[in-house]
Amino acid sequence: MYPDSANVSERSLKPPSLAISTVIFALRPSEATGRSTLWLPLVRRIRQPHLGRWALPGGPLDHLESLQDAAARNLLETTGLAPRYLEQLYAFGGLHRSAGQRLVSIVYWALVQPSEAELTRESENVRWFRADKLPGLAFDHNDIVDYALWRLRNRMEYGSIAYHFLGQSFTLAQVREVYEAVLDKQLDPANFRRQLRATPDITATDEYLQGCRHRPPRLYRYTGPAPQYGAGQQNPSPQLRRVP
Amino acid sequence: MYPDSANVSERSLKPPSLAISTVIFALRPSEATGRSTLWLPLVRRIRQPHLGRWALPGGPLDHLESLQDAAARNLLETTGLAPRYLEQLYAFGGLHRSAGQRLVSIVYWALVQPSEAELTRESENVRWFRADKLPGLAFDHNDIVDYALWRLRNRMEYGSIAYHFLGQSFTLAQVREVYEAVLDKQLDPANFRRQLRATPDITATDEYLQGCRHRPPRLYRYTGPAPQYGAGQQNPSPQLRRVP
DNA sequence: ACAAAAGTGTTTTAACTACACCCATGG
DNA sequence: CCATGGGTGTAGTTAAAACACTTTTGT
Repeated sequence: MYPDSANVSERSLKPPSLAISTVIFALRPSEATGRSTLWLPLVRRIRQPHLGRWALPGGPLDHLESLQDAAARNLLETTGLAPRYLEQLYAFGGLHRSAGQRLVSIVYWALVQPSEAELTRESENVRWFRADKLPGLAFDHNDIVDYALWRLRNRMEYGSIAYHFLGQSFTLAQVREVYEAVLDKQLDPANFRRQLRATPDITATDEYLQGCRHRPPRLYRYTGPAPQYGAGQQNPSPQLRRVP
Repeated sequence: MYPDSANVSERSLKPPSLAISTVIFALRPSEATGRSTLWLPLVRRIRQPHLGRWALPGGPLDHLESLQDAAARNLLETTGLAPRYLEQLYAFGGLHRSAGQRLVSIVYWALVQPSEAELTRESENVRWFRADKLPGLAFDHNDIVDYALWRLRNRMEYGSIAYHFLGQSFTLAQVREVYEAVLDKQLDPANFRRQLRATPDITATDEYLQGCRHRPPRLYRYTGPAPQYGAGQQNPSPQLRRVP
């Protein structure tokens, strides 16, 4: 890496170094209440700067691959995760993000479902944290997570995104649980169910979830457009009218 | 873990070069019909690659400034424009965007009002084009403009963004004209007016626009939050409910 | 007076909210 | 048979769409 720059002019001449990082979200039951809450995996830094602090998984962009591929590869290498939902979040390029070297980070965000999250290679240096109880992270990563959370909640309101937290088939109550966890508010089960049934992307199967101590709920599948790797950038699907 | 880079091409070893570009939108009357349509300024490339082709204004990120400042400075230098609305659009990093050198572009988009657009220093190498009648641009800039257009229309539907095309005070019919130009569809004047009057960000003045050959319309002002340079990233203001 | 756009009112239709109620299963 | 969550029905409220109508200016 580059050493600390001796003066300003020298620093401005060097090209900024370019890194890719990813915010990964998953839902896990809270230890205390058991209700679903947002969690994300962090990795401990094993070099300077910020050695020993927790940080978003990421690394330099130095391979022959697209930005999205770089995010996916790095994620797999550092955490063992291979999220099916991965999208660009924002490019952070403030001047004082990193002491010493000018650093531009292109940040992605991912949603993983429980079966994917289980594959995390946890260790001394890789751990899941509750999104609302993060320690002080390296660089400006706390700000980045806050922004990702804001975007997640925002997207929840008009995008078909909640299903990426769930497996292939799910009950409508599970979808509601996702909404309630992310938006942090209660929703009317009856009305929520009607709204979901009205969206064409949710199709009912003829299977039912057995083994619960009440009436077995029907299972559904998400059959809408799924973001694919390398498909360029995808964003909220237009489905609104409210104009101004 | 990392692949042996000895047998990888030399290109992968060089850090990708980092550039900032901007898509600037303004409304201008169409020459034929006189109705407002979307236009954007382009600059002709004066070096290889793509020498002589039209391209988005931009340049390398090689100064001590934030990404947003870099976009603003470059815009001013190349076109003379200083947009009051400037926001990050997307980071494009595909492998084959530029022949020869790996290139990552962080693209901003801007909206300018007529008084700002007049300050453009047009020349042989700087010209405004209708957004729906662009020539073949350098690099992947046609794709980038298409994406910016898609985002603009999308944002129009739930963000307070239309006012940035207009001056400090405006009539409700002018706002409607913006919507009709961007969304390319007719809107009911009566209902549109009611909706605008219902949004708290639009406040009525006690002035009227004189000199038209009909009843003088009242002037309004946008008093909502205006995006500022250097305020980090700003995005659509949450104002919806429709949940799934 | 007339054209033309500003601005208002009214009816219809669709969507969301709140809440009462029935259904199916495990214990 | 009862507790629990799945699932349905329905009345009340709110917002948007469609369109007829009145108002105020310039010519």
